Amino acid sequence: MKNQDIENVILFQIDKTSKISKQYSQREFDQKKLGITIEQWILLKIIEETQPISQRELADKSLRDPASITRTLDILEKKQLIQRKPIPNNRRQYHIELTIQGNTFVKNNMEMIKAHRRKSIEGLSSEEIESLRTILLKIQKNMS
Amino acid sequence: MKNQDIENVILFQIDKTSKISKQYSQREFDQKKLGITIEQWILLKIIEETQPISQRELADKSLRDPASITRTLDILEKKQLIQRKPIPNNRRQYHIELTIQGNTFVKNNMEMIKAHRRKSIEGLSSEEIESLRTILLKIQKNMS
DNA sequence: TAAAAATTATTGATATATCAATGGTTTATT
DNA sequence: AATAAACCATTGATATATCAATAATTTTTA
Repeated sequence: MKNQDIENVILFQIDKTSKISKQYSQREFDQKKLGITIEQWILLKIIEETQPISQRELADKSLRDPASITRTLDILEKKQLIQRKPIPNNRRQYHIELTIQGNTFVKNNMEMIKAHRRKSIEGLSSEEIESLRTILLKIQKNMS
Repeated sequence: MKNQDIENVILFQIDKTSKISKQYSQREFDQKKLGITIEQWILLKIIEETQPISQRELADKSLRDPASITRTLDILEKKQLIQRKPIPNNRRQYHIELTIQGNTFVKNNMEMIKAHRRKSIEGLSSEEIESLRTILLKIQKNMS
């Protein structure tokens, strides 16, 4: 394998790691019949942490396009996990909130998610994890 | 921000880094009017490194679904950057190869890509890069 | 205050991600 | 050799990614 082959590119390895991890979690979601995707879960989690939140903020925090957020929220709304609440004196935005079922759903599955997080860093020292965090932030700055 | 907030999750930061970097490169592609996406570029690069290659191998190396490969190759074929060549005594697979234009295209843009790679690791020591590589591999193993 | 500029969510169009199903083909088993 | 099993590429269906355009609204500027 040559030096400049794509497998040796650090950005490729970063993407690969992300893909593998998402596939792992999605498989677990499917096995447990959660009926949602990873991207949907991430939105639910952000909403839970920040509610009420606007779609624009959701887009920023999840690094996704507002158009994409609109469509995913439509799905989550149909599943009755979130709701768009009108804001008084503001007819341009909505307050996005979890429904009662949405809150329960997040609570019920949080332990599994935490297990995934723990599993991802198994065998890593806290120094390695902190180093990883620092390096990733530097790369993010470089590419911003 | 709470400890278990999603911004503190290392997998979230990995994904964020990947997204930011891809967006950076795509912006450059668009500015330079390359007329292709990052995913298309990655396929072209893998083909260049390995040609001839089958679609199954392409899927494995790029960590993408064979169905997705089929569709992207259709696009690249229309752009006359790749070709599917029949394999003698094998009517199940194709040899995927770059066309002459495809080879030229990759060569012409390789310098820009290398610049992106350099930019991504600006300010990082070689120890940090090697450490990053090692840690990512460990996470990949954990989640496989 | 009126006009201009910026913001927010939505929709359309195209590309990608994934699973399931299909059809054709090759390899393994008996 | 015939059957079964495995494999490969493709297509359909649904979800996501992104840009561009739009409509409605809010904020800024003149």
